[in-house]
Amino acid sequence: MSRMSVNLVINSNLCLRDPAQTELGRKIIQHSVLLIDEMGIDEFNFKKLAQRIKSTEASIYRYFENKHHLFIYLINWYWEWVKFRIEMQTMNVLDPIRKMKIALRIIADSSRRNMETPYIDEDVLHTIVVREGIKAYHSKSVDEENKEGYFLAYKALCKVLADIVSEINPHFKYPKAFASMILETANNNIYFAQHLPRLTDLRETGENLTDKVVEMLEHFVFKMTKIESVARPEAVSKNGTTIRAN
Amino acid sequence: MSRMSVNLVINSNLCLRDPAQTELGRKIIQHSVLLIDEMGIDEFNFKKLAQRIKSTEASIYRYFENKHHLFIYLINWYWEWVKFRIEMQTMNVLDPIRKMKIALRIIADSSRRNMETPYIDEDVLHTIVVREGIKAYHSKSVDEENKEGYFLAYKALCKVLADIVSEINPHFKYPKAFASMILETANNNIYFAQHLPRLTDLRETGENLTDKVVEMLEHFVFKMTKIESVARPEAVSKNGTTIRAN
DNA sequence: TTTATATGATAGTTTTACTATTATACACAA
DNA sequence: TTGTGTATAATAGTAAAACTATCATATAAA
Repeated sequence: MSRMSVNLVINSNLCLRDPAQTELGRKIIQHSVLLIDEMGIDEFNFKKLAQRIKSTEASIYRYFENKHHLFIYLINWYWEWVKFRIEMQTMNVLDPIRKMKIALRIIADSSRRNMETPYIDEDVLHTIVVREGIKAYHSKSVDEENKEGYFLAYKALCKVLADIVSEINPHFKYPKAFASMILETANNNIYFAQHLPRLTDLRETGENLTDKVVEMLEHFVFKMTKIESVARPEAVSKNGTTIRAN
Repeated sequence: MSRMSVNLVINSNLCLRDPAQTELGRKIIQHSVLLIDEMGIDEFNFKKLAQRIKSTEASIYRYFENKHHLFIYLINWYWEWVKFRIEMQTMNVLDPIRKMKIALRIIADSSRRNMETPYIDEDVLHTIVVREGIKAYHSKSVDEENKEGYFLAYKALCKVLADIVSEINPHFKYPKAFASMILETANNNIYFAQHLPRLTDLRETGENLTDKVVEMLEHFVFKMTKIESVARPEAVSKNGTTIRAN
């Protein structure tokens, strides 16, 4: 089995120099993921990163203006990766319900399968996104950062999901809001199950948490778009709307 | 018309001294809300706050250990306030659907009505919660902070909502996840409409954004719990589940 | 060989996030 | 009235964070 290596293209405004192109750049990405996972983005800084990779603060500043940019870079990379996987795995799938199920599993699950970027531990990055990813686009400076295109990956992924929603039910009124809600809900419920269990019904015990999250998301999506998860063909019309009395 | 002044009780672990009890304390709360709104929580610090209220950093440190605690205090205050209003306004309401509609409006809307805490501008605080409230409980240190009871208000509010969901449909499988989802979705869509419009279908133009958010949330809730927003009595059974063909 | 580029080593500045000390003002109690 | 306690102000200081600047060195490309 050959190992495919994919290089995701990240908004070049986010870095001063492309980290994927150099040894030091890749080390910065690799170890910032590990360090941020260990200590959280608030405690993390370039001095600690420099020590870890045996380089200097000044060298890291040649790649990223500041830690916030590095952080957004990583979050962007994550969403690009999710979008890439969804697009790859749904490429030849016609049934929008099947597509949605594939997408939901990818959104809730970070376990590496078909692709490999050798210097990024996608599972660890997923942990960071679940815990702190939200911070990337919740700040006073959203508007300027949005103008720079810092959130394109997330917005593009949201569109991919929203389009599937509309395919399932073309009459559904809020495909984009629903798509962003699903993305947030997936991460939130993983986080809540692990840290704030009163905010969710899912528990970390026993079987895989990912499976439970996917099950719940499917339930939400198919109930909302009026299609039962376990479809009863005679009660569901072709375009996915439920046939009801009267 | 008499003016009622309510003093919400906030977890005393969050402050070193109760700010509601003193002139300086109230000034700290009042102006931290205004300053955080102006510059965002990242730019905000005790030095700037001290300058604004013509006091000193050291004096502010006698009330709050650090700005993170002050921030969580404010967020807690906000959720206590929302919970208080929901409980007041649904106190004598029996119909869970009516209760839910009242709760949703309160969740999406910050305009002051029945109560007044003279030193807190609830509308400005709402802006902060919409933009950055999420940061209060997304960090590496959630577990310790949760142990200290820093998130009790949010969790209690979530329970209030989840209970209404269960009243509407006792068979609904995920009342808590759904409640937290609604809370997050309300704030997110206000924020998205204002800053990241591709993540929502709602627009800030024309009529009140709050109305649109409430309409959408009602749509989500009643579709999910199988009750139409504009109820057709003959198609809806007493416990709120939709009667369907077969 | 020259030149450009990347990194490292070192040192420095400014701002943030605190801590400590002393002074003052005011409330209340004896 | 004096004394005591408490809150705040004024001032000063420290440690770390968040950068910036300079120069030396290694390596690769022209």
